[in-house]
Amino acid sequence: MPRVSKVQAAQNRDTILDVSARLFRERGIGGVSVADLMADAGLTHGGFYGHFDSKEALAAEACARAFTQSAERRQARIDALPADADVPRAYAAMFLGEKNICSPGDGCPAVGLASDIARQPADAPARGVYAEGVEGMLQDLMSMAPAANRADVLLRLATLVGTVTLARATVGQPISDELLAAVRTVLAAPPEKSGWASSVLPPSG
Amino acid sequence: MPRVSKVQAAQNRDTILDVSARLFRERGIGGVSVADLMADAGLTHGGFYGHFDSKEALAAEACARAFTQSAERRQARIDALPADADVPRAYAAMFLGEKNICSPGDGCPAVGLASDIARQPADAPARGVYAEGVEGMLQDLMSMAPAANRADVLLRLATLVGTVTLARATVGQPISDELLAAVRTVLAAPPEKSGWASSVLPPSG
DNA sequence: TGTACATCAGTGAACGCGCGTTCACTGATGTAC
DNA sequence: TGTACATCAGTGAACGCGCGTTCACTGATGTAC
Repeated sequence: MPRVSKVQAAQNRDTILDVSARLFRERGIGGVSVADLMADAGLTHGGFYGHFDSKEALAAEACARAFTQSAERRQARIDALPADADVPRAYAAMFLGEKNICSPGDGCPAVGLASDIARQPADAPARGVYAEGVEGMLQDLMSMAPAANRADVLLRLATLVGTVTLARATVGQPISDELLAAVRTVLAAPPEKSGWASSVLPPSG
Repeated sequence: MPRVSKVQAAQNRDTILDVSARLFRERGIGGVSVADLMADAGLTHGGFYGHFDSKEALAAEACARAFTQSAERRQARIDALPADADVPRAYAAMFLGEKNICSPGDGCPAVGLASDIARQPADAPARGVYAEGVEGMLQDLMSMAPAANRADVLLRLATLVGTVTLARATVGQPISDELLAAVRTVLAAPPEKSGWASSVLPPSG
């Protein structure tokens, strides 16, 4: 079993990053042990330090991975929209959708990692990675509506992040759905205007 | 040293709650040990279970305490505003102020506890406490502007929470101040309109 | 009011456990001939 | 192409440590007389 090929070893490292990017968003960095994530990657804990210097170093790389994957997924979904779609509103509908609320591991890393990053030491490498990730989201949002100014897009991003943050923390309570409905009305595409959005939104949306 | 008076014991319990409400917001529930918070309260860890059934039970009570203290402080600050102040905008200025960004332990519990609550087990008692706290904030915000409808206030609350969440996670990076400035422009009182707001806002505001 | 004693808030050692990290070992990989 | 061997990715036991929680103990509190 030991001494895997170089290709396989690189794939294993990649899998550890994918697993970490998901589990850190789900449970927080402190909520996942090295043994946990190695087991999820199909490995044992001892091999971890052959791939990463420390859990902290992994956290920074996993943060970058989460933003990269999230951006790729966002772009793929936007590419799949009809040509006449209102892209910023369709994106908001996706962001406020049930999947992003109920599956933080696959959801927006700016939301899922925010508190972990805010509580990192001032010199933690993950901090810069997170800020770059948010800046990247902002650039993407601005490219969706070239006429919008940066301040408006910052405001929109903050609203989306705050809504999902609160909706997750109150999930199962009436105020969670109420909040989502209120923000969808303002920022998201109405279902009848976008077939894609209505397929993502829950019926009660 | 042991066998303190009943009054002192009640004060000790109260201190443990105050300390926990602060430290849980600062470092997260998992980031504070029972020994840590007892030491901060001037006690040793062994006495903890004379006051609380478990750390989980404390978390629920400390969450309630955080929201209560935050609401009292909010009310006191609003009472101190001039009679002709635009209360919702002055409140937003306070919420987006340097203190709430840089001192999470004294800051909004809806922001500081959101991820810890979202990651609690589904049946954790702190969940309901948190949702009630957010509902209480919402009621307060609505009473500031009786004409506003609930959906608008939900949107405003989400924007404030998202802004502080992102500003804390990117603190020290340009995007943090940029985001705060953008949202202040839309939601907060301009400094020249409210002397109180300008005293809270940092000069670069 | 004063005395004797039961109560119990707080102490600190100890419990089992899981953490991040290290390391001797294994055996397939990959290379030198 | 085939063989011999050095490399090194992954294993699993072990490290010191701090966690949440328990408990025998202490001695001031608070009460009964």
